Amino acid sequence: MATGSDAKPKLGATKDRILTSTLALFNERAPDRVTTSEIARSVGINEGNLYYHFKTKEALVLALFKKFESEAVDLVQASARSTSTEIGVYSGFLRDWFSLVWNFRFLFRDLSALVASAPSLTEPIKAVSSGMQSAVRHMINQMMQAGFISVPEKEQEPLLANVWIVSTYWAVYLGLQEGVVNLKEEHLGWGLNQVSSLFRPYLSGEARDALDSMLNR
Amino acid sequence: MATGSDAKPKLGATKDRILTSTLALFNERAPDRVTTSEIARSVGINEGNLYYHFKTKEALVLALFKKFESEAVDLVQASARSTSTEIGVYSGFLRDWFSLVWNFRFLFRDLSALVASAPSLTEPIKAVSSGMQSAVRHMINQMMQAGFISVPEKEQEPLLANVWIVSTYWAVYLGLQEGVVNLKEEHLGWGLNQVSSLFRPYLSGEARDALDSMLNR
DNA sequence: GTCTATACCAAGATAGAC
DNA sequence: GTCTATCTTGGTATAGAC
Repeated sequence: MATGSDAKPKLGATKDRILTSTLALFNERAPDRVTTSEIARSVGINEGNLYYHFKTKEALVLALFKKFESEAVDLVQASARSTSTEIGVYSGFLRDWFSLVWNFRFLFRDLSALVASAPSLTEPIKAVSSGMQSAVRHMINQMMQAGFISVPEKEQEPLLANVWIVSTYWAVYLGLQEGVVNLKEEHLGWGLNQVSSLFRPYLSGEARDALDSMLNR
Repeated sequence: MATGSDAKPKLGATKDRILTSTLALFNERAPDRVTTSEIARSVGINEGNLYYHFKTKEALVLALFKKFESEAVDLVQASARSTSTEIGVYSGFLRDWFSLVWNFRFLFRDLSALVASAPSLTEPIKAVSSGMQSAVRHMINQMMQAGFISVPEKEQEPLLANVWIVSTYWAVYLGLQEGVVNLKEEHLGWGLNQVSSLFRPYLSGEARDALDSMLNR
């Protein structure tokens, strides 16, 4: 995304290539079940070289989390700035967040294991999660003011929690129940629909139509 | 549940004690992060002895799953037999299933990792999951006929999937977001409320009252 | 059925040549 | 920066005495 001279865009710096390969592997299987030798092989370098770039396996996890974190922060900030009452904005945010979680899904597969293997992540993870919550809360409030949605006071917090839970774990369900082994991008629509259906009962007719047209895209 | 003479109920046979301790440890941390030596220590026996009773670590997982499975089957069958249109039956089933998932929560923390470490579980897990789905589907149908609930045709399947997702992963959310480290039985009510709130928008006034009184117990 | 001792192995990590 | 070779650790599992 900022390589001095992009004459040979085929391969980035080794460090970047390592991160790319590692992310793919971690998304496939939990980090504990991906060995450093496997990572090295998939990058096409030697294991010793891998350790030159990242002194420990945990450093890899940390580096990947940093990338996720910065993207998440961008997203939340963008949504905080937005004051548009355009209906598409809300579904757009949902879609972006959704896609981000998907790209870094290894982080969410077993959060407690993740934190156990990299304790320094405890607070950052909590922070991102809270930030996302506030963003959704903000979004819902704006939608309520615009008359797109109407959620009884007492049901708001449970709804928020469920949005978080479903947007994080729909992929696991799909993998298990439908027997989908290698989840691909096209399954993202399924998950998006699951999260949307949490909101649907509370939507106005107009908002429901907008949501449906977004889902059909 | 069928011990020849129950004169000394204080301690069961070693095999049972092993399973009890192991379940507790697995619920605390993922099986991969619980060592056999730890298990032996917590049972109060030697590691060699542990291996006498269970030849491999996987055998422990399998044995625990069997217990879960049989309880799950009982539950689903009981609900299939029931033709009562008593409102409490539905919330009762939900509560039972919920408590079962809670008792064996280690099975659900990272299903893909579980299946990877014990591939023979793939089909049984899928079967239990489907069985539970049908039970909930059956339950919803009966509730609809009794006029307690009204879910539009198109929203039924997404709702079912969300019930499964939330009833399985609420504990993870709580652990992360509220900073609850050692989840205890009292948190069960919180999770039950999350699942209930998925149904709430579709309930009749009468059913909603029944649900609320169940939740307050 | 329970223990002690020990083999085995895979994975993370380091040293040092190129 | 990249490689080869090697060390180290800790966890699973077995042998065999009691």
